[in-house]
Amino acid sequence: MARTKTDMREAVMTAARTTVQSHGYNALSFRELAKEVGIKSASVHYHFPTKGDLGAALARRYTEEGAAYLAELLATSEDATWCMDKYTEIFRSALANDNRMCLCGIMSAELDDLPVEVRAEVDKFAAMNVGWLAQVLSRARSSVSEQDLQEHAMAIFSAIEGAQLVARGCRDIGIYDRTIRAYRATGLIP
Amino acid sequence: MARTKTDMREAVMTAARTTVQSHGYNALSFRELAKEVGIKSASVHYHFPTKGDLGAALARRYTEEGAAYLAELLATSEDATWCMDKYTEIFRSALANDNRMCLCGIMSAELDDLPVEVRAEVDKFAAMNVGWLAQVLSRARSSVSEQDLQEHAMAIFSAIEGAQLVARGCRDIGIYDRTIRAYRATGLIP
DNA sequence: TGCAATCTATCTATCGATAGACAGACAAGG
DNA sequence: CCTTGTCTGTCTATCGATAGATAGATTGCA
Repeated sequence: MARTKTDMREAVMTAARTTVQSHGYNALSFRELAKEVGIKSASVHYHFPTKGDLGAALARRYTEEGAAYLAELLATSEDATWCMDKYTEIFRSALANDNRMCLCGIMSAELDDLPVEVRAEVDKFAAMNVGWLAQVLSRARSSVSEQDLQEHAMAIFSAIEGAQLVARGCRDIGIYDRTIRAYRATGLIP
Repeated sequence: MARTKTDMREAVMTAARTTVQSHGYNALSFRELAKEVGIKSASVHYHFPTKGDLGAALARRYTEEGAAYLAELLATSEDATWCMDKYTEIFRSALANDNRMCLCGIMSAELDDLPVEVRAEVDKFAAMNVGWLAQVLSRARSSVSEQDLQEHAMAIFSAIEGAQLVARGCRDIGIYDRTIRAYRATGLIP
């Protein structure tokens, strides 16, 4: 066996993730995916019985990796502005990388076509991000209420997702950069 | 003939618009569409030869109607805050109406699968919105440069699209309301 | 009669999913 | 050392559904 089961699962997920970030969940095809990793579509079904299984695994992994990276940021610096810089950079790099989108952002747009198990993972991604942002904000604004903190965090998350969506739509990463700058200028982002 | 050619075109476009706002461009099917308006799919092709034609017509109409409504707002009141209230209300009503999205917002997420003629219309929608927002802003902030105005307008547009996307993903219109409130609190929205 | 609109019927392509065969790895028993 | 049986991963082949699109017949109003 050239590759272990785990290797194959990883290869499939990596290819799938790229496809979803570029074309969405609906564009994800077992046949195309199989071709990319060099096996047949039936074999993909062996690793991920249904498309919903694959989508949910994808989103779960995406959230886990994101959470790990964000935790690292929090542990590295106490500076809220630095953390936010790094955060906006994550979404920027998706655009810079072949005009891709946040996996869960693009999935949110396809919400009604998603199997329930995928939806659940999309929800968790949003909650994870908002939770992290609230932690960062609490360092910069210690006096506000917990509710205001949550709302502000949600506003930042939404604004950044929107900046990515619109910039992607215009195929112009400069729009993302200028929009983030405007968010900073108003104080939405510390 | 129960309906004129124009009537039929309108009926198809209305049904198509609802479908796209709920499920995206990819989910738009000539057969389903035909069933909804009571004709056969071949007849839909008579009115809109290709799917790209239909998509482009949809986006163009969407932009035209939006522009007309926004022009009316500008003519009705000089108050920037009132105009912005009405503006955010547009995006809110899409969510309130069966968790739908802005037609061009959801299409932006599907960008890579769109025929070029549809993309062009999506671009025009963004430009139209940013132009209007810049006009409103210029009433409230007369001293800033034209470039700052454009960037601020783009930031507002992006932030609102994002709020809609995220709230839709969470199936919770309350998230939209709280996020808009937070945008106001920071001064992003006048 | 002639044109406009819709129809029936069909094509090719692709989708997710499944059944069943097969090859190689590996452990157990002789 | 060799054989036997089991398990794993991939394969071929195919299913039913659906997609966009087209050709050509048909209907009905002016």
